[in-house]
Amino acid sequence: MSGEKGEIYHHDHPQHHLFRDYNEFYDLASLFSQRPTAGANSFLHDLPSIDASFPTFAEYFNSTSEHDTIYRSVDAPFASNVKKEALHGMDRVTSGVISNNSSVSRADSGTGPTTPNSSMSSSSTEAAAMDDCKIDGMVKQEGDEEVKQEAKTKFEEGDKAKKLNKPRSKGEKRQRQPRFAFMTKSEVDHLEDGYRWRKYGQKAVKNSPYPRSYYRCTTQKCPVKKRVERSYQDPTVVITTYEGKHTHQTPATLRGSTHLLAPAPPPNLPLHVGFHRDLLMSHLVSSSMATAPMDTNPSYGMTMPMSLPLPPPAQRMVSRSDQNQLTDYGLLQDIVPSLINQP
DNA sequence: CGCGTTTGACCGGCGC
DNA sequence: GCGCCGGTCAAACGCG
Repeated sequence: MSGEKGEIYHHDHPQHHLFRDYNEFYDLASLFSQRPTAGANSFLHDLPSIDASFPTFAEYFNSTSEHDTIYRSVDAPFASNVKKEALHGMDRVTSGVISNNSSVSRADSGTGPTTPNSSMSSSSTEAAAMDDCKIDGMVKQEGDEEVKQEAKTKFEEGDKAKKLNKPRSKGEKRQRQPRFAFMTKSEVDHLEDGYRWRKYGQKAVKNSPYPRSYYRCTTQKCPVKKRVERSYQDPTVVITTYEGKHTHQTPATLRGSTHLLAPAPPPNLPLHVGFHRDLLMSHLVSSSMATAPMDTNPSYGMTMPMSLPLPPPAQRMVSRSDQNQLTDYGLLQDIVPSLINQP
């Protein structure tokens, strides 16, 4: 992998235990206001340094106001509060690390992918960045040096700079959209998320029998891309990585599929809104799935985000009222139609 | 015919 | 400089 250094996090809980614990860890209440409990059911249970110094999500969000700070927060909570060495040797990814680039300085716009599928588990975001999820079960974080340099530069469309015949100026590194990856226990590789994607590449993954597919949003001028690969360690797990932010509403929404998908928020919603929506999405769906037998839906399973998305500079705590605000935007319906529309 | 997929070639970054 | 590797391009192809 070029230009990307990684922090490696493993977890050797049995898989189902892992997912269940993840859901509990991301209890909706604790998601925004409480510290993750290190109780018997927390997947962080046996991780050291989970104590009062472990920031709440609110603290985590509020701690970021500029690139450098964000960068520090990139390592938090998992990378700084959890002793990394204790995470090595685990054979399953339970926590991602976020990295970010200069995109945090751009004007936020777009909506996160949503799911019209009532039972799918796919969550998404464009708000955070995480680099490669190595197929050998490691989560890699973009190198600090690269990231910091990127943070110093003005946001530009990263891929444009890489265009053929459009070489970047000297010293200019490729800009990356914020990324967010999550793992989904699923039989299908390409999870339906409400957007239309065009596959533009497929590459064999080193040390893995499963290829990695590259998709681009088919909407014109929408820069969002996503990568889909299957974990070779657990072929039932699909690792999906979103990059960028949608500049449009979901086609499903535009088609008026209100029975499946509530109206999507305006595409110019702040980044953190989409972020929370996505995080909620992954959480709520996971929670809902946690209460339902896996085999009730063979295609889609549980989802766990592999990274905590980064808030924008003006990130603030999402309180209950904020959640209501999200609801006002139809976000909750948008992200969890399976919950909203369930009989 | 339009749209999406496949697939080999190519590019650029990085490590040695 | 060279090779490896991730990522992207684009022509060919398939499908409805």
